[in-house]
Amino acid sequence: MSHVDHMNPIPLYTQLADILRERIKSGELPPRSLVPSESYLQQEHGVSRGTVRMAISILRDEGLVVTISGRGTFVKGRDLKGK
Amino acid sequence: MSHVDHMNPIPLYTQLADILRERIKSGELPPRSLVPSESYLQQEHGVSRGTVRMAISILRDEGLVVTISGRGTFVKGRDLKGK
DNA sequence: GAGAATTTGTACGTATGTATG
DNA sequence: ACATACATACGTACAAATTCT
Repeated sequence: MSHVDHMNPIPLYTQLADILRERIKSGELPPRSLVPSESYLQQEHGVSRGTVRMAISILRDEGLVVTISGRGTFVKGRDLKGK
Repeated sequence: MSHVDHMNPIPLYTQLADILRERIKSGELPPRSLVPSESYLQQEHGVSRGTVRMAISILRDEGLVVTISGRGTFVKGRDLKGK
């Protein structure tokens, strides 16, 4: 699953969170790396910004990423010691 | 329509794009001329910068203007040969 | 060349409204 | 009523490019 599927009954933000989580777990998005911007993900998946933000907030709640206002969202890793 | 109208149900960025397009078509903003800065338009119309940028991006998509980072947005004309 | 000011570029934070299931 | 999803529109902050002093 590399892109969200509008025909899939699973909520788009859930699908997108799953996709991003997989990219992190697989190492495609390594610790300390910058997660694609909301604007980029919005265009890449053809969803609204609100949907992208909901997906990212799920990962944030899971402690997988950290978001810095005006900078972006970064992948957290054990070598980041929770930071 | 010289200023955007917050009571008008038409989106502010659409209204502003319409106004600027008219200024270009009428010759008030001739080819090669500098379109007022985002900051100026923002104050002139009482809208946010993001709204101004959305309006200008419409004109850019229509090929009416060209934006140069750090310089400004310029009106395109036939004598500019698409540049 | 240095430094300030201007202007556009990027990115996130928040609020509200609309529509649908 | 609630969840999902999109659109509009405000704001903040900083970076990058250019221009001016």
